[in-house]
Amino acid sequence: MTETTPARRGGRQLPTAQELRIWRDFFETTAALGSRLESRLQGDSALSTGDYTVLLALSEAPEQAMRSSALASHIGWERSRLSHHLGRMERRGLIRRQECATVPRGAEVLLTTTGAEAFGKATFPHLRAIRELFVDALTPDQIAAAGEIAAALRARLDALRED
Amino acid sequence: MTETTPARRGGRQLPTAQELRIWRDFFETTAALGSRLESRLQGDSALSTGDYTVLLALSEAPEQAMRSSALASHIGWERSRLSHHLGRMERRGLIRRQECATVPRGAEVLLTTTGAEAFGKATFPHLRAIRELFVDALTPDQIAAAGEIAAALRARLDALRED
DNA sequence: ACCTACCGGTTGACGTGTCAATGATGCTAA
DNA sequence: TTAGCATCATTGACACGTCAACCGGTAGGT
Repeated sequence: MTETTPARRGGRQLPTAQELRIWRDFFETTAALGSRLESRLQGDSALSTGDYTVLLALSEAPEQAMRSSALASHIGWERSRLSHHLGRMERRGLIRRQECATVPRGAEVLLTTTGAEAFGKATFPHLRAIRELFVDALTPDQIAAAGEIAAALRARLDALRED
Repeated sequence: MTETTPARRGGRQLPTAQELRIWRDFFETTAALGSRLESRLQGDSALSTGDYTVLLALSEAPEQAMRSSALASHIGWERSRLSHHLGRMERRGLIRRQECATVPRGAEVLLTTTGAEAFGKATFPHLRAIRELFVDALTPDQIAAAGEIAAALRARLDALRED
């Protein structure tokens, strides 16, 4: 592990004003970008990014179906969150739930034709929005840098995981 | 306006698989970082980042007070959001609201001693967490790159503003 | 004076997220 | 066998955000 010690650079414990400013810019901008994409998706397709995430996973699953638990870990959600979200999606007819034949107490989540159709209509505009708001905003070097930054931050989060 | 045309690089409208992968990494990681900071703050001080934002603004205001509307635009929140949040903070004794003497229909938001104290206790651990999870995770070059990426994304968001 | 239009702020409805508690079911060890 | 115990999923309570409607007051135009 080539891990940077927390006490490097003279043992300062707090960020400098400059570092803090960059952090705030970075954080607020990525958050704003996320909500802009969210509202674009909402406007184009009446789906939330949560809906989209679920529908994407189901679309790619064999039989367009998945066990609830597998779905949760596939998209990295807590089961409780998924359960609430599936309830809302089921009310809107985007998915269906049924008892799982193989696993006791297991619930199978099925993509309905309504859901598949909604997902199909949403995909192209959503990808185009990602291109317009992210890819086209950055130079190729910056995109690569973004990838490296994400990897470094992720490594740090994993290293300091608090379970 | 030195604006990149959306149709550059051969007029592709959709991101490549590579670009999309980076986007997802980038987005999910920054989101995860945000929620980690949120839960650290919550654990250290029983404040949410929303609470912290409001308390920070009030702490820095003359008289530790601000008109609701000015506060909203200072921290970039919608007024409705602020109103709901102030209601919750008032219930917990972190702030007080009173009629504004100068502006008719204006509401003055005041920092209580409870609020000031909570903010004081929260600040150091919060800044330390930002350092641990963001600053220390990146090289100085990467921090600079993060700043440039944020600026570029922000410029794009502003250029395509949809009001 | 009156009608309208805006302005500052609040409210209600609803989607979303977390946490902790609850059912329901199978596995395992005394 | 039965007393735990883990697993799969749901539920309820609550915090947070957005949207649209609302309310009370001031300002302009006729």
